[in-house]
Amino acid sequence: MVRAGLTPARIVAAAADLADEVGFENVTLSALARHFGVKDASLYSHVRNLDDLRTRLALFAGAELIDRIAVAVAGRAGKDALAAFAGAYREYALERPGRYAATQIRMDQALIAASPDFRRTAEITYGMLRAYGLEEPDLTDAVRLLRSTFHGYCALEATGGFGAAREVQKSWDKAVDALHVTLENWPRETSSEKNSEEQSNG
Amino acid sequence: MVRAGLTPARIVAAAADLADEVGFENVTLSALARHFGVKDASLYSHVRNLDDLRTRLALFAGAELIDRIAVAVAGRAGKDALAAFAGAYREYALERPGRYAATQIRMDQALIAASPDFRRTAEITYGMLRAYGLEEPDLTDAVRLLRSTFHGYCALEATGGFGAAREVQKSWDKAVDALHVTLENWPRETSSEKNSEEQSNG
DNA sequence: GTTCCTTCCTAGGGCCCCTAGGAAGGAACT
DNA sequence: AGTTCCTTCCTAGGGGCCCTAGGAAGGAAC
Repeated sequence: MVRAGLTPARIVAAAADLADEVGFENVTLSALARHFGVKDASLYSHVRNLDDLRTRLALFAGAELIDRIAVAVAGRAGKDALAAFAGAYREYALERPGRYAATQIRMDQALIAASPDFRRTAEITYGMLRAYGLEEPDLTDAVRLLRSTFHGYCALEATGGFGAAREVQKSWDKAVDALHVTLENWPRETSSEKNSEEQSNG
Repeated sequence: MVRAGLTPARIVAAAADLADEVGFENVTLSALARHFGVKDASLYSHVRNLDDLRTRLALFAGAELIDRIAVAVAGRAGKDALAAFAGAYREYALERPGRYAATQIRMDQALIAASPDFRRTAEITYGMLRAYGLEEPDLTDAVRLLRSTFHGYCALEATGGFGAAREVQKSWDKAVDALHVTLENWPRETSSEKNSEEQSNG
């Protein structure tokens, strides 16, 4: 019996490629087993179950995404950094749709807190906003707005939600422009509105 | 043999409730058949297949959502209308998560073009923006930005994406404020940037 | 060469989607 | 009332997927 040489890492990598091909929700242990020339049951020595695989894939893709973003924003500030962040984000979502979808699953909060990649993501995001001079809780609100807009745009684009003839790239550029303007004219929290519980990541 | 009295409408309604309970992607023909005390195969007289059911559910939920929004924005304009639109949108997503998820599936473009509900949605959305005095292609860009932000926020909230202690409601209110400011200070298209192909829905 | 852990296997159960073909309900017509 | 015919629901069955239990073969350490 010749061994397939499976490892969790190889399985996750294959799952990532498969996800980009057929969509995240269609990634199946059966399909991966076929890909490796192995029976379904064999995968369970390396991965607990489908949910475990998905979580690993999410962490893998999340790390890839923040790596790209980190490279893009390095050495930039203000609007430049914002545009670079946005561009890297959307490019990843477009190039690697299955991986991107993986990054959006619900995940155990403890697992998120423990992940250095999530910490890095928060640091880079908050760092990028430093130029706009916001303070908590506005900072968290701004991060949430950025994440929402970026993710929403990519999600709608991915499902074919933009029907109009207007080029999607141009609308994106304009959205990034608009977000920059928004951050510069941020409607700041008056001290009376402030919330006692603040801070941390978005 | 006593008849169950199935109709496509009853099945879709049950599917909608089930979706809110167990999540859109976990809505299953088997589960619906059990709910009606009927065999799986019986449903296929009323619904072509699972994909067909999902499409019907999407149309059903989309109509519900735009109804709510229409009521909310009626008689309002400007920031008032924006806030009402946003509130109705998010409330639907929170109250009816399965139905809301259904509205986000990829759908046949021809089906969308033929649907009066989609037309209505476009009319109400563009109508709401009238107060900001934008023209194409800025109008389409603005609609896309709004949709992205609203959807992205609801999607992130639904998957537990907001980890910080900051209240999600307050961040939402602030996001709506920020969008209002953005629309008022929209970075308008110079005529040289304009795109020949414009218009229609977002 | 033996021991022992790991990797992969066979076997099998459960849930799901879907099709083919048949029987019963029930409306419309004679 | 009886017949006709469409619709609704059924049984039977195939295929795909997830997952578990238990066993056999690879291969490293002794």
